[in-house]
Amino acid sequence: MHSKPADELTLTPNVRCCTLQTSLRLPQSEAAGLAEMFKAMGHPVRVQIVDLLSRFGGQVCVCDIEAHFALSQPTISHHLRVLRQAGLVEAEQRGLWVYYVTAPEGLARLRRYLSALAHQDASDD
Amino acid sequence: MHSKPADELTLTPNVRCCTLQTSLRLPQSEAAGLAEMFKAMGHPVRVQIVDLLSRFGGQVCVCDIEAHFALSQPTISHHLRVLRQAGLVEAEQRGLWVYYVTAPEGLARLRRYLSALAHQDASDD
DNA sequence: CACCTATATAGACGCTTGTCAATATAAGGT
DNA sequence: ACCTTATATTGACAAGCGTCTATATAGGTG
Repeated sequence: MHSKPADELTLTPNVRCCTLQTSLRLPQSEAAGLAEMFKAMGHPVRVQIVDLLSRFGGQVCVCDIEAHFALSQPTISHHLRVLRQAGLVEAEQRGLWVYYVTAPEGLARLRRYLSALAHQDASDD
Repeated sequence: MHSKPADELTLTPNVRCCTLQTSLRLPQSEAAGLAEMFKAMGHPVRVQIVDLLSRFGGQVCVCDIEAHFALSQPTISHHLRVLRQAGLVEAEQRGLWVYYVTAPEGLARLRRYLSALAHQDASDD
């Protein structure tokens, strides 16, 4: 955000930058919401958890998840909370156990956003 | 990862948990790679930057980006580096300026992964 | 060459995150 | 009622992140 309206100033370089005349398209709140979801996916253990849940939705209790990682039970619980608060997974208690499932709408929101990005410049898969 | 093979132990509860017999599907390196990309998108400013680039690919120099945020130039530079290192954007120098573009393959990788997740449990958009 | 401009890097500093051990909570069994 | 088991919460601590100011680098101009 340097020189822009320098028309009478002959000191300006012959080519000008900062010519893009536009504003941000995403409302700040939406950028923040998307960022929170992306951030929740921003840890290898949480990626694996979501992957596991999406394969065995509804059949996975916390101790099943614990069994896959060399991490303490509170740490797993913490990662599950991050995912829950981001709206990416949901919990359901059955008896003594808590079963986790992916939250379809949360993941779909990420997916839709990335697709919208893709259909905007010239890159498709 | 508590009681599991307790068959002779009559102390076990009548219903058992941890019955899921499977292992992680994603290689650790892939989970790490995906997590790095997700993490890079895990900040509102970086979401907005990627959004901007995907709309005006190739025409956006750093000072154009700076103009949209109330952040110092080094901070923008830092966010751009995070995105670059995650493989989500690329930089091209033209004269004195550096123009940024989204990295189609990076974004496509995220998109494909989320789609793969979706086609695995019963949730489509 | 000397100077200017655009971007990147380095260093500092407060805030957040990931992890664990210890403890609390809540559901079930006896 | 009491004990046991599964999960969540708390508190602590090291490591990482986001931001700034100050400085370096690299390309362009006169």
